[in-house]
Amino acid sequence: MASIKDVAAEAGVSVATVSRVLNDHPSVSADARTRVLAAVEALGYRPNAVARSLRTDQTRTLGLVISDVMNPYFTELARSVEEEARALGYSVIIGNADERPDLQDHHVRTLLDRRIDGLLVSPTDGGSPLMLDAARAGTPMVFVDRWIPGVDVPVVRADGRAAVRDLVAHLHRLGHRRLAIIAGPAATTTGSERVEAFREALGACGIDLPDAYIGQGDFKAESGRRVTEGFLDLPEPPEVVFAADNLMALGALDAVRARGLRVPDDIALAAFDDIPWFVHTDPPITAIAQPTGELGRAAVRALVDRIEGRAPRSVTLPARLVVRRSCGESGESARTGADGQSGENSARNRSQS
Amino acid sequence: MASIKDVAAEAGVSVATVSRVLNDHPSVSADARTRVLAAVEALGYRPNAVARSLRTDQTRTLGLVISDVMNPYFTELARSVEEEARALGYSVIIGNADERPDLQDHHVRTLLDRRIDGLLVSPTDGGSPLMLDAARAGTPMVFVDRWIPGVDVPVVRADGRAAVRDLVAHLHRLGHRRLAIIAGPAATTTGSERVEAFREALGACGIDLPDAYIGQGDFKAESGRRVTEGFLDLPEPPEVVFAADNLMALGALDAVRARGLRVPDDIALAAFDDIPWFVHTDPPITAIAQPTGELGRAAVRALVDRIEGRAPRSVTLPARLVVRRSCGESGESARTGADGQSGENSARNRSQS
DNA sequence: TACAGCCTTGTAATCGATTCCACGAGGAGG
DNA sequence: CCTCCTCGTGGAATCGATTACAAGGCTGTA
Repeated sequence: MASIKDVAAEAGVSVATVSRVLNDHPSVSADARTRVLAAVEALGYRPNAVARSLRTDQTRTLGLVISDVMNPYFTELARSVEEEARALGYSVIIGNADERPDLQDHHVRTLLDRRIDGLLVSPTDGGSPLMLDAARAGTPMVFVDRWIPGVDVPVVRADGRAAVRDLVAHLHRLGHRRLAIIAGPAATTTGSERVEAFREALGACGIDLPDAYIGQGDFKAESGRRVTEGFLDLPEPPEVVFAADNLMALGALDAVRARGLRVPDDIALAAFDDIPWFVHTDPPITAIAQPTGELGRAAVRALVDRIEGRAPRSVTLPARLVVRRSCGESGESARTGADGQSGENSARNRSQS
Repeated sequence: MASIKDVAAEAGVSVATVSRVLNDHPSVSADARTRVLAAVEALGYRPNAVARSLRTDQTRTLGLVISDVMNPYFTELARSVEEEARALGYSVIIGNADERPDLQDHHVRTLLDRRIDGLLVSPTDGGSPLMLDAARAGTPMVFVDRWIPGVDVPVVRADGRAAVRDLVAHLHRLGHRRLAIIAGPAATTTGSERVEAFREALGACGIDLPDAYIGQGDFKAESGRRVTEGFLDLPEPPEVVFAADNLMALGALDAVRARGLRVPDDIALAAFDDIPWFVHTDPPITAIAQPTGELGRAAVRALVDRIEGRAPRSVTLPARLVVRRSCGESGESARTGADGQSGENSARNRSQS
């Protein structure tokens, strides 16, 4: 593959001049510029990004370490991150931690070794020494969706408290009084926060959240199934199961079906994180929708601000309730739109890009 | 960040010796090795992958350019590619072409500039000059899922012909005679092949495929909706709609619902590419399942073979029919397993990793 | 004792870019 | 006509690694 030397030779100038043309530095004569451009064209020359990075100490690459690519929420996040990064002239390397701290560390280490300019993380756990050291050492970093308390890193996330209150009010109005939650790992902020928001909202309605109604999941489908089976085995099973993420909701639906029970007649179901498929399940699932695309874009902007020397801002955007039929009929379903679809998350809008 | 020079100074040896220790070259004394390792530890030194790549001319990175990350089929493919690559000591950079040739070119160019060791592509179109040149110039490359005819590049894909024959036989047995297909872009191999396989299978049952029953989609949900609406407006609408991918099937389902019609009573629906959600839709959707994970792994193995100087092999694996309820009841649903779930693609198995 | 050969080590070239610095040519001003 | 600037250009250092080559020390054998 042709190098800058070949171009210089072909154009009859020095490599310095070629470099200046390529980085459109002002002091190059029109004549030299033309000859260089012609040589570049003739040789099909493309600058070696590796060499350039070594010299300039910047790779124009962002690292994104997410908890689980197979989760549609994170897939969409990854997509919007890549789009915004591309618009700002950066590439993105995605690392899939699969909710495993060791894998998360592997990816962080690899990305750091590659000298990425900045790191976007949705931490799987309370924070490995590796990641904390990197943050302290000054690696530009932004947390997205989940974060680690006590670390001085901007956070871009959705606040679900109001939406959870709306959800609980909705369930209360439908007559439900025994409400259970499938929680995420306590080590993650989203894992514990959602339980707290739920407990608080229940309190406001004068309802208590007994320990038996808090199941411990891990944000994956299988745990949703297991926890739900536990709930159904209780002497007094809950009337509603609220899953702290979409995959666990899927597992819960499986478990309910496997018993031959029906949603919402025998038990109601709701989920955190809305996805296009929830419109098409049987029944369509009531969920709390995050402004996923906007979160991804905001996170990239914050990170690039930090990289390019501007002051990054933490961002919190509101999530909102999308009522469908999985908690029972109520005549109020018109609240959030004609068919219960949200703008940003509908399959319809998604595919028009 | 500490460099190899700092380590050399700290250990009281030359950089050459440090490098030899790090790459466990045989001729290093035990004493020197210990001192170097201690210095590495003390400084928290990590080799700069950028510098190493420049010198060795290999990045230990693979590029993966796929047509649409939001499509669960490709998400799973990406996941398995990353896993196998990691096992073989490579990283993966994913580029999302979003079914747009210009974006595909952008990613290919960026990846080439970064001097990735090899490229895995699921082409969006017939092949841009850029990609063809790269292949001819000797860039290690492997096509996965889709390919470009006439280019000397190994292909890893699933053969759906047999499964399509099974599907058509199944539909025929259920009494359906007017069968339509939502095709993918003709520029993609999967776009045209699936139509051909469908037409051939229909022929074997003595059924004809009129042009009016071939709708032109683009592998995205919106096109599935549009095409299906066209089918429903026909004087004699089809009894079955077969979508050439999962997203278009979703759009078709939307369109049918919007008319107040029901699946499978009013119209039957089947799809190419099975995904975990198809179990949970209303009704569960009959689909042709590809061995996605195995395809991703085989593709990486072929590419790495090529990179490391071994002869890469093309691989074709069979797809298979998974019967559910979207084409009508038939008592034969036990054919493919107790609940119509496939092993590899079920949400249940997915989450156990 | 002398020499061959092995083991260990360091010096320096190299990969492909960017960029500081010096230099020569040419124009403006005194 | 001389000086001073500006402009365009090239030489060479540099980024952080790897690795060819040379050289020194040691052992073993004649």
